Amino acid sequence: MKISAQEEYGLRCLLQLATLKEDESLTLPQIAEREGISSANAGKLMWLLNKAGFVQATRGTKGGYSLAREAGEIYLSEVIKILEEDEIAGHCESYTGVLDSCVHNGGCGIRPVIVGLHEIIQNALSQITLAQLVGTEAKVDERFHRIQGLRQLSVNSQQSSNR
Amino acid sequence: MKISAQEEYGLRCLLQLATLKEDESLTLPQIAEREGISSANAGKLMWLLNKAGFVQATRGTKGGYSLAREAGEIYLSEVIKILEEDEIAGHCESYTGVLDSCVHNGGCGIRPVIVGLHEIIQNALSQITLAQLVGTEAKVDERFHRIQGLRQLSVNSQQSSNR
DNA sequence: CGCAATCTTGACAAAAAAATAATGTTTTGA
DNA sequence: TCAAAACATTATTTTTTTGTCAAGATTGCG
Repeated sequence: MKISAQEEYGLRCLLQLATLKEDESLTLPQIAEREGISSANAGKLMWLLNKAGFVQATRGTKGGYSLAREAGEIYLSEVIKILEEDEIAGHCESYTGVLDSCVHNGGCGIRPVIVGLHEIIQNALSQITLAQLVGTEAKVDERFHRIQGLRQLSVNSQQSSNR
Repeated sequence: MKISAQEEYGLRCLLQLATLKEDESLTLPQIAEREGISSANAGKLMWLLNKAGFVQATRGTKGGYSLAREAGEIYLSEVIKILEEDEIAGHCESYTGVLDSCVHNGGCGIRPVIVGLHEIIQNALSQITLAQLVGTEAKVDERFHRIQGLRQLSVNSQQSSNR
């Protein structure tokens, strides 16, 4: 279970824009340099993010990219949804092995886990905005752990309810 | 953020063994058929799981695979750790773009999110054993949601504590 | 013993993902 | 108006991930 290159870099590029002041913008070469990727690559990512409505692009000299909405209104859950290749919607449509559809029509012990995991992840990501990721790493880390904190406790306290 | 083919199929093959009675075992072709994958593929997966100590293999006629430990003692967190290609340990060593190391030495707003997400996932998976995935889908689903349930509540109740 | 069933293991091929390249369009300003 | 700077879009190449194959090794049985 891991994050894809597109998700990681896309998020990082967006985060660069989130650090800008009002009326500032960044060109592709600038974004590329700040994230250590090629500007062709940055171009493709920004194209995606533009299509999805997260950023505004202006062409021509003096052009560049800026956020289309306030950083505090952009939730990671939305961004990740755009950046992951294709919709996770149909888990049972991927991983069908050599067959056309999954062999487990009806009962499958894994599906609820996969689906549940996605719910957990989405839930966590839907509580974080871009704005909250701007700042020092320590600060961001502390913020994130507040989101996790209570869960750890509550989950542990009902651990032994299995057959 | 998604589960890889290796993780998915590996887990499913293990789950097949978990449904067996004492002293039963399955051969590669049998596992392959039940999961709708090729037996060559099943072979590689089982090889991994064998190396990691989750399954026992016996060769020769009447050979096959069975779990090396009780299904109730095998946690998904361990299994996933083995099945994901390489250790997630060093997130900063992957996704370095065109450079040798990540440009964000020192402060990076994304790292805590990635790391935190992994903690959340690991935590959820470390509460689920193979044994709990045997049964009807509805039952498994209900079990899994017990794990999620309390978290949802606790997280929502402290949502507005950001700058 | 010797054959057949079975796992083991490394090399190889196919598919998917990621990155780059190439070509086109828009804007600004001299 | 024209050239330069910048984004837009599609095609191609490269890399990574998956899956297959083939040659071995081990075991049981007639």
